[in-house]
Amino acid sequence: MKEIYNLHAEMCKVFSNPIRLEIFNLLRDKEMSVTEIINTSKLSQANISQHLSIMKSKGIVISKRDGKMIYYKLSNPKIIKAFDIIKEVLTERLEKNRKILVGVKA
Amino acid sequence: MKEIYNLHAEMCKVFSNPIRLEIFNLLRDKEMSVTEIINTSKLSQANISQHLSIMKSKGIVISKRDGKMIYYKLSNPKIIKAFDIIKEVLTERLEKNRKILVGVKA
DNA sequence: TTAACATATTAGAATATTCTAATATATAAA
DNA sequence: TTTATATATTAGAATATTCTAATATGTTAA
Repeated sequence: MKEIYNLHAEMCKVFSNPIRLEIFNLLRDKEMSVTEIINTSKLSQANISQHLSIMKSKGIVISKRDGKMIYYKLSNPKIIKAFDIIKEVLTERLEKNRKILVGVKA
Repeated sequence: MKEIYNLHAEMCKVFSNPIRLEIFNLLRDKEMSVTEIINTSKLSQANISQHLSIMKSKGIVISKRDGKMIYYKLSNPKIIKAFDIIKEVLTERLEKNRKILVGVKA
């Protein structure tokens, strides 16, 4: 009954890094090659590769090779929903803070 | 456009620890005092207190004092939905693996 | 007051994560 | 084959997280 929390934590750990979140968001509606991810994210090749490796090992993404390129995509689109809920909670919170700062009534 | 990923990652970091997930799950439908959490989770007082402090600082839980006791509850029930989606993805995955091991057809 | 209870905080060792730089591997083109 | 391109892996320093043990703080009851 306790082991599920370890697995759950391992999965959430994947999303506890801003670079991996950015990669996840890039892949949300299309698969991409590593080169494309590098170009759009402006991060180093080694770093992207390491993060993709972590995401793959936790089953968040899957990859396939096509010639020289390797393409990554999300393994389970359900996770997008979880991602979006968290983002929604955060943006609501930011909006609330903005209103307080600006002096707008709720 | 990048700062949201840092906030998002900070929030997910809260869920990247099995003890905090256990506490979150205890609080999913009722508020609890620290003593109650200690008793049901069988973890040390200091450790629980530290984890609650982290959860509170990230806005996942809120607390109120009532006499000697301090009661914690979830700040935003929406997050339960995200928690459950991740859990669902994991249990589906475990079930698939079980079937493969046991030799059941999909 | 003082004692007892509930909770928080601190210090520090053990462990884990992250980045950069360098190197390795796999594939395709020349 | 060699060369160029795409991606992965490794090593290691810097940083962050986690736990335990000890101590501090706040509240109520005696």
